[in-house]
Amino acid sequence: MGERKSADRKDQIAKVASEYFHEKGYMAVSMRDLAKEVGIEAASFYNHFDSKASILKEICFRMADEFFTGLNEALSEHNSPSEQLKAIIRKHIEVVLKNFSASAVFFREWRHLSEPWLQQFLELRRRYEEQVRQVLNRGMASGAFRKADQHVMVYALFSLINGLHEWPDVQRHFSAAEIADRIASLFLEGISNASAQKS
Amino acid sequence: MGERKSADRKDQIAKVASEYFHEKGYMAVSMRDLAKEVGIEAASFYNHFDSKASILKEICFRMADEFFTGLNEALSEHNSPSEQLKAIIRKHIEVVLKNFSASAVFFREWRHLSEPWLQQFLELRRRYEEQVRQVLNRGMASGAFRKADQHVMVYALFSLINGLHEWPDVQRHFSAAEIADRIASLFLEGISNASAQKS
DNA sequence: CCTACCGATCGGTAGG
DNA sequence: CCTACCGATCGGTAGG
Repeated sequence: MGERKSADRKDQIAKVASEYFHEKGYMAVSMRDLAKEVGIEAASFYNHFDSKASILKEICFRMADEFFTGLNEALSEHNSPSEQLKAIIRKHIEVVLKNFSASAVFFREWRHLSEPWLQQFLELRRRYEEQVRQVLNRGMASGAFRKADQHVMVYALFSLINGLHEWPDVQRHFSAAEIADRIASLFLEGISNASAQKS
Repeated sequence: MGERKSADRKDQIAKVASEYFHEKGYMAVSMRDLAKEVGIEAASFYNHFDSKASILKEICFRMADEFFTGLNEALSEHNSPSEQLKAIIRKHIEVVLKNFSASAVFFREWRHLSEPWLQQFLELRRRYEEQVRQVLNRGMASGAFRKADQHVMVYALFSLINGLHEWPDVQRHFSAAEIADRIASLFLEGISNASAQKS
């Protein structure tokens, strides 16, 4: 099957590109760099992708898909805001660690997306953010969460769960479940000792 | 004084470069882009900097200096681990917001530093990290902080305070003091309501 | 600080 | 999937 073979090659290119874009950054990687690693000539890429830009697009939108799948599962499998929040954190971190290079590219290199993909990408991020915000708002309304500025709350959460690829050796030291538990616990309860908390 | 004029021009270049590198990324900005904005020819840069790489070096190491100054002030002005921690967060966020573009370049573009600057930069980050880790360890030892994995604790903290430039419109919405207070409170106490905390 | 220029490399195309 | 090639642009230098 020619199509099957072609899809394999396309996946291989996407995988190699994820690793190179992660390591060196999108702009610092040339088609010839990728070609060498894949074992073909640079010109042959254009049988699989329209352009260098479309490789980046593929990586970013695949990851967006993964994140949304995780989010939807987290929301449908739980009801209370705090259970939903923990599940969101768990699913999100699983997706990050299972696709470490691609997710790093997703978080770091999306700025180099060409139009109209850039606008579409930003719209997806807004939608994801909005769904998480609603969980936090429901938690504040129900009294499960401390009342706080929702801006700070939601972006602090994103900083925590999107900053993982900057952690040195994160993949060697921890499983997804461990990190998720500890980050969820930190976000919910902080690092202060309860007995020492009221000064 | 020729030297005074030259230093002004050098600062102007560094400032313009910070903004461009922040907006487009180091690799996506050409010397000719910068030249146009500064109002000189590309070749004239080499009277002020040895290379494109040395502009990035200048930005990153200037920021490293700022962060260390803030850290040292925080440590010397306070004694208890939790007061030191709050001061570290406050100083760090002040530095980020006061040098928004340059700090974004510091956090995002350091990978493009050339040797030996890259190694030296990583060494500085290790030293900063180590000092923060010691504050957290002292706080755990004294009972001020909950006992937790120090890796998770320190990198979660860095994610929180280094992820600020990804927050949309952070500069428009908040003052440094507001953000610092809220992030410190979140990191120390979490978002759970104390009354709902023990399930 | 400018003009004039260098070799290298870029993303991409034509044609097979 | 390859060979052969394109125009554009890159960081940087020589010489004034």
